[in-house]
Amino acid sequence: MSSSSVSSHTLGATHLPLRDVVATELRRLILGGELAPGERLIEDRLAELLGVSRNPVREAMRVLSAEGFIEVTARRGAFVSSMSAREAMNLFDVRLALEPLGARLAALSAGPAQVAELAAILDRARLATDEGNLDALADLNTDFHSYVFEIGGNNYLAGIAIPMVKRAQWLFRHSAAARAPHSWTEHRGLIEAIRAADGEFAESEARNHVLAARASFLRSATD
Amino acid sequence: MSSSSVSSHTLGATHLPLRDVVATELRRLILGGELAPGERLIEDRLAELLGVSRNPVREAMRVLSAEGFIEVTARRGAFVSSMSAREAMNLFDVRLALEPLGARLAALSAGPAQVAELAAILDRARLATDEGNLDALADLNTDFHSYVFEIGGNNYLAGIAIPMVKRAQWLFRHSAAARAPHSWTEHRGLIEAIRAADGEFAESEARNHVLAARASFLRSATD
DNA sequence: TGGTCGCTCATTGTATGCAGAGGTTCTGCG
DNA sequence: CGCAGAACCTCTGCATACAATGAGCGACCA
Repeated sequence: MSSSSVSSHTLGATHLPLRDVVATELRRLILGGELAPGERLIEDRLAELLGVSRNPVREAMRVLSAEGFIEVTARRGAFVSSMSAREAMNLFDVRLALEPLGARLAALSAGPAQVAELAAILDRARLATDEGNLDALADLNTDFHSYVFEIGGNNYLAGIAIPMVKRAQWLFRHSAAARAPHSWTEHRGLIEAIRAADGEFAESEARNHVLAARASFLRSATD
Repeated sequence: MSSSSVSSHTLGATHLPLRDVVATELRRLILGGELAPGERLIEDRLAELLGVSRNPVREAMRVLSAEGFIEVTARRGAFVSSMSAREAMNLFDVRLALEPLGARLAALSAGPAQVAELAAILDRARLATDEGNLDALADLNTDFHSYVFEIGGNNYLAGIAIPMVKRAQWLFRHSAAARAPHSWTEHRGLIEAIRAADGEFAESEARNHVLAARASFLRSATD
């Protein structure tokens, strides 16, 4: 590649390793729907698209694969994961196990600053809801749940759960319009539980939230 | 590299992608203690050690990093993860959330063949216990738990939980001698619950098993 | 003597090149 | 008209080469 000009102006200029930039960008493209489920990912194309060589792209693909965003078959290429109804239910089962745990841990270790940050995310989400900005809403939903896991202080859990939340965002986009108001009411309940440092309550709020999201998904899936 | 003889006879000969072979081998080296926690991983050295180029090593390292076996800091290298007591507790918290779920799913979908396979693993483990073969015992323990997750049929869960189980194996090695008999009694209970297709019972057996393992870990950690 | 600057080397980051697997298409034969 | 097979062509897998950063060390100056 005539890299000197191109790469330095696109991605290579930053000091983050290109693999990380590429991974972030690929996640964005997948979550935003610009890369559709089932679509094949060709290393050359992605490399050219992003202005880098195939190597960072390949490394990013290993990460995305481990996170479940893409599926790689040896010598046959990589494809954007498509979530069947069954796989969506699988995801909800895991969320039902992990979100209550995350909520409980967050309730036990959150300080006022963390609670305020959660409330701030909720405010922004309300704004986005009013504006009908579904993309921002999906991102904020992801931010909220990710932040709950971060607050909890269990890094191992956060490492697993944050990609899970991002993966769930893909589903959220499809039922966000109908669910947004309920969803954020539930979030407020969770914040209160965390503010009160009530682990049991936070756990059950998170559980109910996921159950509601699953019910909503089932409804929209059968529509 | 004087690869011609070495690589073709060691790793390159197989039809599995080298990145997978390397990842498997690195996991084995870490779990077996040949790569100690905190030890730095230098791409060149590993590549030479395994008779491959740096590229498959780098890709394998991204996977291991996502699985939590190593920690990578940009431009500063990769290190074998060390599990502090705190991190071990984090891991147990996640196991407490996921193992009961996996056990319940396994109970709901296991057939006679799967139950027999679990029993067979348990038999081999009893043998290994009698022989005092702790390495084999650790592997069998990992196999048992991994297989439970596989039986459950939730691929997303299995993808998360199996690396988790492998990571827990690292801990198991340190308290295996003391715990082995209890552990396998508990496993038998879990098999019975799965055979009986009793989800609730399987869930509580798995939960008790993890609680016992955690208690054992705490005891050995304070000794 | 202690600290800081700069050099050097070890190592990571990125690009490019080449070989082989897999898919596809076109052709020839039944 | 359909199918088998062979040539082609695209893409992945792996290796090598080059660039650039960071760590360690020594010299020089205060």
